[in-house]
Order: sequence, then C-alpha cells, then structure tokens
Amino acid sequence: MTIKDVAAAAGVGVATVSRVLSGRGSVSPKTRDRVLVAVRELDYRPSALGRSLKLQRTGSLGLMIPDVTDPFYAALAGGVLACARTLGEHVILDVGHDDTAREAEIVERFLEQRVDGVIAVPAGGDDAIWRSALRAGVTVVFADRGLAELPEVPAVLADDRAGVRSAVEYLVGLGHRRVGLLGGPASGAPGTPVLTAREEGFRATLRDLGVPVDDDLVVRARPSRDSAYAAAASLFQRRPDVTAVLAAGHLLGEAAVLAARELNLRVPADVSIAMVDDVPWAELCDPPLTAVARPAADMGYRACEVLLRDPARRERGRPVVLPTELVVRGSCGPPAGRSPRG
Amino acid sequence: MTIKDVAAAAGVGVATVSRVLSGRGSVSPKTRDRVLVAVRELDYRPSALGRSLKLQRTGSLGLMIPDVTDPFYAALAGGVLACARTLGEHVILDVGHDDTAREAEIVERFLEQRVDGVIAVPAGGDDAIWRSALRAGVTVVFADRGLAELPEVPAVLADDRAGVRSAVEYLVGLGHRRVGLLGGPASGAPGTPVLTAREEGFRATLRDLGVPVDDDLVVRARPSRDSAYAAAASLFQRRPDVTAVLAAGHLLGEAAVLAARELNLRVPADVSIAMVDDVPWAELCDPPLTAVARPAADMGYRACEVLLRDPARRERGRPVVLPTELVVRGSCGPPAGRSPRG
DNA sequence: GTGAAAGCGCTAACAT
DNA sequence: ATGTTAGCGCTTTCAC
Repeated sequence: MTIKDVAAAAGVGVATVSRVLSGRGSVSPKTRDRVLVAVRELDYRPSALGRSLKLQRTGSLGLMIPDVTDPFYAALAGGVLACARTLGEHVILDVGHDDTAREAEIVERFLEQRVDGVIAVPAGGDDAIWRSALRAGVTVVFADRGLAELPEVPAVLADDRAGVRSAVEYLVGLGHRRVGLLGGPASGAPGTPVLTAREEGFRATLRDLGVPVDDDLVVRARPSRDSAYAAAASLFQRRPDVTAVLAAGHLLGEAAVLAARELNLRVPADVSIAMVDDVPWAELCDPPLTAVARPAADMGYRACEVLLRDPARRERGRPVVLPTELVVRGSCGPPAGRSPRG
Repeated sequence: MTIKDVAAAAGVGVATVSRVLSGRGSVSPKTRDRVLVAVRELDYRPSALGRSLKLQRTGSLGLMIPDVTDPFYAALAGGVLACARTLGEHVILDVGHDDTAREAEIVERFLEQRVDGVIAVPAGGDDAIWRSALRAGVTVVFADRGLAELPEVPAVLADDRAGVRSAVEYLVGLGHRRVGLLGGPASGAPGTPVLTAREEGFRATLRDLGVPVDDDLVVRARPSRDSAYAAAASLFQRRPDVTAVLAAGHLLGEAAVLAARELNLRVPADVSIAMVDDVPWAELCDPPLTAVARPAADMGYRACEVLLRDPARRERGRPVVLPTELVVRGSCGPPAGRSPRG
C-alpha cells in the first residue's frame, strides 16, 4: 500500500493524496473525501520512511541512559517520553551501562538513524563520541551529568551541591559531628569526576558549618552493589563513632541500609542515614529514609524541551540546573553514640 | 554527506561504495581501500533512511509497556533491549499507561515507522488496534499479558497460577487458615480480566488444600496507589482475624506494607505479608518481603527472541510460559492472631 | 571488478 | 484545484 495505490483508487494524483493527508495546500472537498475514502478502504498508512527521507527529518530522538532498570533513570526516561509525546516525536531508547564503547555504538546508530536530536546521560571520558555527533550536525543535550570537556553541549542537571548541602545542614543541625559520606561513582563511569560535586558539596558544607572534615569518613565505592555494600559495611565497622552517614546515591543508600541491618545497628538510634535520590523504596524502608529528591522526570522533560524547542538556550551553553528537595523522614535523629561493634 | 560524495571522492561509482560498506559483492582491495579512505575523510555515515526504504526493513522494533517507571516493566524493557542489541535491532519505546486510546496512537506510529515488529504489554479491551497491526503485516508479540480475543498473537507470560500457588501453599503450610488476597488489576486496564489468573490460582490452591475460601477476604483494588492502599487498610481493619495476606502485585504489596505499618500491625507477628513480583525494595523492607519472583527481564528477552527469530513458535499460538520462583524472606511466619484493631 | 540506472514512498516545486 | 516530476540516499540488477 503506497501513496500511489491510494491515488489510483481515488482517481487522483499522488500530490493530491499527499496534500489531503498533510493538510497543506488546497483540495476541493469532493476530492478530499474521495481520497479519504480510498485511504480507509485500502487501510493506507503513510510510510515515515519515505517522508523522512524527503523531509530530512525523522521525528525521532535518541535517548541514551545508563540503565532502564535504575529507578532514577527510568523516571528520567519517563520525563523524556512525556515531553516527546507532546511534541510529536518518538524516542529510540538504548542503555549504555556507563561503558563508553557501548555508548559510542549507540550514538553511532542514532546518527545513522538520522535522529532529530540526542539526549544522553554520558559516562564521560569519551568526548570523541560527542564531538563526532556534533560534527555530524545533531543537537545533543546532556541530562543528569554534564561533561566539562564539552561546555558547548547544553546540560540539564540537578543542583547536587545544594542538595547535599541541605542534607548535611540537616544532619549537623541534629547535632551530628562525625558524619560519613558514602560516595564515589556508585553510578557513573569508573574514574570520572561525576560524583565529585556531591563530595565537594559535602566537604564545603561541613567546613562552612565549622565541623571538621574527617577524610577517613569519606569513602568511595565503585559502581556496583557489592562494592557499595563493602564500602558501607567497612565504614560502619571501622568507625563505630560515626553517628550519621550520607549516601551519595540510592545504590549507596541501599548498601547503607543493608549494612546497618546486618551489623545490628538501629536506625536512627545508633546511626542516622540519609541519601541522595528519593527513589520509591525510601518510603517503604523501616524507618523511612530521609532523602534528597532530585527531579528525575523533570530533568528528562526539560532536556527534551531544550533539545526540541529552545535553540536560544541551546546556544549559550549554560546548564539548566533544577532544584532538589530534602524529604525528611524517620531515618535521622540526634546522635547517641553506640558501643563499639554496635 | 551521501554515498554519492563518497563515490566521487573515491573516484568510483556509488554501487562500489555500497558494496564495500555492506561487504557484499566483490571489490578489488585497491578500490576498497580508496573507498574506505574517502569514507573516513568525509566522516560519512550511511543513512538508515535510504537503506530502510530500499530494503523495506528498518531494523527497529516497537516496544510498548504501560509505564517505564514501574520496576517490573523497566526490567522487562531491559530484557528486550538486551536481546535487541544482540540481534542488531534498535527499539522505539513508548508507554501506554494502560490507556487503549493512547496505545492505539502508539501502535499506529510504530506502523508508520515500519518497525520490523512490535512487543507490547497490552491493556486489553481493544483488539481493534492489534487486528489492524496484524492486517498491516507486522508481527506482534505480547509480553506479560495475553489477550484471549487474540489467540493468534504469541505471548510470553509468567506462570502466575503456579506462582500464586507456591505462595499460598507456603502460607498455608505455615499454619494460616484465614489468608486474604489483595487483588484486582492494580496494574492492568480497568475492567479487564488481567489479574484473574492470580485470583483463580489463589482460590484453586486454597480449595486444593482444603482451606475454605472466604470471599470477604478477597479484595480488589483499582490500579492506583490510593485505591490499593484503601483496599489494604480496609481489609486489615474490617477483618482483624486475617493472619496472612497475599498481594497480587508490587503496588498492592507496597500498599499492604504501608497499611500494616499505619495500623501498627507487626509483620509477621500480627500479620504475614507476601506479594507477587520480586521488585528491589522487597529486600529493603523491614522485614524483607517474601515474594513470588516473575522473570521480567527474561520475559522481555524471550519476547524479543520469539519476535525476531522464532517464526515457528510464532505460528502456533501457544504462549511461552516462564516459571516463577518463591523467594522466602522474613515477612511471613506462623499465625498468632491479634487483638481486634491491632 | 565496476558503473549506470531503476526504484523504494514520499513531498514540493512547477506546470496546467 | 490538481497532475507531473524531480529527488531525498540507498541497494541491486544488469551491462560491460
């Protein structure tokens, strides 16, 4: 079924069919109807392939996230889908697993597909991919993480520094003096400074509040559940004097909760726990976890908007920074110390 | 940058370039190199549009799930992506939110995009969409839910009945006699018999075990958090004598946990809770929740395989049924009764 | 081994 | 108001 068949069936030229279907140009009501009838009769569906080829525009955008299974990125993807829908675009999704080689393949594919734009949560450490995309003429927008090497690529970020600050201020306000940070790129490519904003925010806030920063309380995990758990458990064991810990991501928060439970530490009686990323389980935990909510869906939505309808913002490469919110629940309380080994 | 430019730059015909790039046909090593050099020089990337148009095959498949944000469907999507990757396809993702009108739009778009196939978790109640897709010649595979009206569409399902059975047997084995079911389409379109397999499995198992089925203990919620919570809370309040409850989905499980907590019911001392779907938070709960694990990622992977490389299986419409597994954690114990109103 | 040319389905400029 | 046609970028016969 092609436009030709419809034209033949309706006894008109292909241009006319195109005109009635696209609504552009003028056609007499009579012929319009004839065409419409033929379309229904033949169950005709215009091929996006033909159109895209002609128009040099596919109506599709590529979305690359590290992992669909991660509730944060899933929410981000949801935001992108919502926005894309309102703008009449569809989205090609793929997961890079923070592996630059894989990311390169994915972006390459996006380019071959001639997507109208790309939204990506980049692993970092591979500006080559993105430069190549830029050279090819696709517009790229980063979400959740920006790349310092590529200031020309607009980014939509959460205000991590402020988020961490609010959490640390809350903890210190509760009376904590020895608060640990469970950090490191629990998500993010190995070796990249992805999460340093959080660690920096942590240190800066402590400093501002006049609380001494104990480097021994700042631990970094590699981006795996095992590593996160090991980091959390070792922190709790090595330093029975920590009264509060801030996890710089939901994987790390999960590890903290699990490790505390395993070591029979009561939360918040023995140790207070807070984390960055207000994922759904935070509320189901017992006690429910205090968390810094980053607007994942909004970030996705916004990134899509910037990509598709904000050329102005796109030009000047200043990132869009969205606010975070501290959601206080029951996992933090005043410090009470604990006997060594809980 | 088109194939023409490359041909010109290399001083050959476009056919030769095509041959080199596709690896089909024969070209002398000399010309091959010349072409390859030109390709790199010009940073040429073949357009999937042109190729797809010619080949009548896009290398893409449409994936429609109710919600990316739902950990179960996110995992399913992950499985599809993994399989698609190995088969060299890319996936266009969209979310239907169990709204048939929206589903229709999405499928329509898939068809216009000329996807090679569609994987969908259908809301049900709209076979028109799917018949139209079938008529258009696209292969469709359902995942997670099948449509009775469309037995000709292959489906990849979890063995819900067996899963529920294992949970009920476990509960009854623990000594429970008054076990409630939190059911209804907590996910699934309103009014569809989507979850009835679980309810049926529940009743059948109880019957087989010689435990009387109390209809009053079987409650159905609409697919929203609020409705699920209301159903759970009202069950607990109305029937202080229930000693165990099986939630037929993770949204319902969440509601059960929250309601129990709100009503100060201790788990499992006052009431045992188990649920269908072993989502990540089940392990983070306190106590960790016993759950029937359905292989979401496998289902996605399998659905993709069936779609792309199992024409045989596709023909005979028997669904692929994947096994579930009961993951026993700490949320269930022997019944102990509780004083009215917890 | 290589090139010319047809054609995939569509839109838009041009002609009528 | 409507038909004819070129051409979007590619693959693939078919000649040579």
